Amino acid sequence: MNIGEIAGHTGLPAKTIRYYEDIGLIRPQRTTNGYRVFSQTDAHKLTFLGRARALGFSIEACRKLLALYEDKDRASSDVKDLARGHLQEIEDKIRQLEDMRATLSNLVESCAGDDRPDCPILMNLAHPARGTPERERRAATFPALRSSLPTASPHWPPGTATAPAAA
Amino acid sequence: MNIGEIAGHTGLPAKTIRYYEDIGLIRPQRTTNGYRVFSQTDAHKLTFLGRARALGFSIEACRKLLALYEDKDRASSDVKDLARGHLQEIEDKIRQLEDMRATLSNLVESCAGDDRPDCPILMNLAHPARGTPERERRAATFPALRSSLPTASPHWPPGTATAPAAA
DNA sequence: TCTTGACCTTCTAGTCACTGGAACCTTTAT
DNA sequence: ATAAAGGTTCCAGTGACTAGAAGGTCAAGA
Repeated sequence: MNIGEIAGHTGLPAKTIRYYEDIGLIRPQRTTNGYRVFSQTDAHKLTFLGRARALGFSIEACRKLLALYEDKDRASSDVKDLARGHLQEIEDKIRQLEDMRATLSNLVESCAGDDRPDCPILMNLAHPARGTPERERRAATFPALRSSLPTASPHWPPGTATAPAAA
Repeated sequence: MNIGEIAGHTGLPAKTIRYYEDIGLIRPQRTTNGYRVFSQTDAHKLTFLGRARALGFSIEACRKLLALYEDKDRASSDVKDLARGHLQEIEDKIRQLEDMRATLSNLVESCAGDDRPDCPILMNLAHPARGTPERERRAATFPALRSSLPTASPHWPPGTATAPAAA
């Protein structure tokens, strides 16, 4: 199978598949003209990767998962631990987003949205816990925790980004 | 105020504040020795930015918000529209994460987690909608939508990344 | 006066997981 | 012969910072 055909089967863009080879997740053969040839095994691995990525696993987690998948002597507890850790990150992330939603939806509701300049949203941004009616103030939390979920920005809040690999 | 002092007051790292100047969000004065000097107004803007970022607004949204904040002739509807759009993105993102959580927690529960190799998690990754008991299969959805939430990975699913600025 | 240390400055390069595009080569169909 | 549709590599860019190097400045203490 050529890259285009495999891309069709797995739903992954050809560019992504080349990238996965680049970082060593797969090792397709080559024909004499330099084209990649994908075996059934490669196809399975790519499906596996697409699915794991869709569940939010990072590339590094996918690499471990793939190693476990190929290791017929694995312990299922190793897989479960990885998945549980990831589940925890997803749950943290959901909680953080729900906090944002609570605050933001209160603010949106309290804004007239007309052509006058008075705006509780801007008030609140300028002076958290002021410029907003008491009942809404309670919900205006300030999220700070962050997870290392691959789908999360590595950059909020500042000061918590994941460190680059040792130089 | 020097950058260190302002960093202490706003909770933003000095590096981040320099970065915000770099991209034109603030314009502190300079003393003769080249040090930045921050006014009360700068301090307010930085607080505003920190708060807006904590609510998940992207830097570009923050830029618009800040312009609105400074425009005493703004219409509150402009602010509300921005906030509502962002709220929608947060809600989409939450839904997506909840789908992941549902699938993943089913998988985690169905795995024995012992030292044997049999693992429904790996089974499911290899063959979505197989290798998992019927009742769990129903919950194993395959998330595909993505939002442009700044806290979201720009890279899932492949094929949907935000395009770079026109070259 | 000298030194120490805590600040401040700019600059480069790294993070994640791709994506766009250029320049070029190969295969297949017309 | 040619054109279209595939394939190849390589480079640069995305967001929002962050790490670290190399150096300048300032106040305090010996």
